[in-house]
Amino acid sequence: MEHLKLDNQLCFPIYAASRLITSVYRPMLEELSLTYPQYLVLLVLWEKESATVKELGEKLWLDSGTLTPLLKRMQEKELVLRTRDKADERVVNITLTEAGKQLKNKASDIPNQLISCMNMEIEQAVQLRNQLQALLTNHSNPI
Amino acid sequence: MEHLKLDNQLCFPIYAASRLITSVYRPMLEELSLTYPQYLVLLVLWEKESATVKELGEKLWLDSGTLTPLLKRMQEKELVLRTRDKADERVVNITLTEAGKQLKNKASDIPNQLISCMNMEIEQAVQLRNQLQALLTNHSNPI
DNA sequence: TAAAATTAAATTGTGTACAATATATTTGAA
DNA sequence: TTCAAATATATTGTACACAATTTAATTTTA
Repeated sequence: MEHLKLDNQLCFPIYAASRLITSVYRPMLEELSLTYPQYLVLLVLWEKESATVKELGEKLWLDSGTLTPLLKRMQEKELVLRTRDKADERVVNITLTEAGKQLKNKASDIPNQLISCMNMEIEQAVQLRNQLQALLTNHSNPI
Repeated sequence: MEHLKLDNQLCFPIYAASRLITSVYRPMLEELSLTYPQYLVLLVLWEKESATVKELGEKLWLDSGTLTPLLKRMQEKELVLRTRDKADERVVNITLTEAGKQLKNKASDIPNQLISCMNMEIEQAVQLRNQLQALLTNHSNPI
């Protein structure tokens, strides 16, 4: 039963680290009136300008049950527009408003702030990221 | 702005890995009618037999706003008892019921199933865990 | 081409997370 | 000793996550 000890688990540190990181982000993102998942949506849109709900879901591994209400809240804050695709009415296109685009400037220092809060060497962070990305691609039960 | 690219982030893989892992646990835990956080509570209690809400919160980094309703659900499922401490009425002691103790046998193979689902070498998993534990202890903004 | 299958979002319901606040109890200092 | 501060838990409110189902539109196929 040694494997059932909390300290021996790999999964608990991942779960704890994930919540730690969003808690470190929270005060920074609060200044932009954003939650961490909303910030992730903006990271995608700052690269792509426009994306469908499906595309956002594939990049962030979130389903419409999570994204639909989240995107509605972002629309209420006038960060994005949600428009049905003319060519395929099933699809909803998410595009940045001017305010949504401008927020990128305000957010530009967040990654550096994060790194310094975590007290991590860059090489260590890169190595950890690579291991996690391996974990994400290797598991035999894709979501 | 290179740091604002999703692929360059450390935090997104941690967030994604955390959700991936709970999604791998979910079908296994569903057979025990448990959620992942409920399973974590049992991991603590299988080691300690009894703990206060505060102790559970310290081990799992969760507050009473999360734990109180979670523990009430576990009590409804008759896995734990919640009893006010006689010596200090502020404290609530959480103890395992017989059913809660017995569940440990049913859960004994879950860690192995998990590892095999993740397609990871043990050494790799240990290294990743150590890096995450370093991250958890090193950050300068403790929760 | 009309019905069946597929697809994309939305909806519903349950269970975390967590900030902020409230309540009740205990401790400690004047 | 008494009242203010501290402590432990509970409550309230907001926002994810995600399974399961529904709705509407498109594509496939008989």
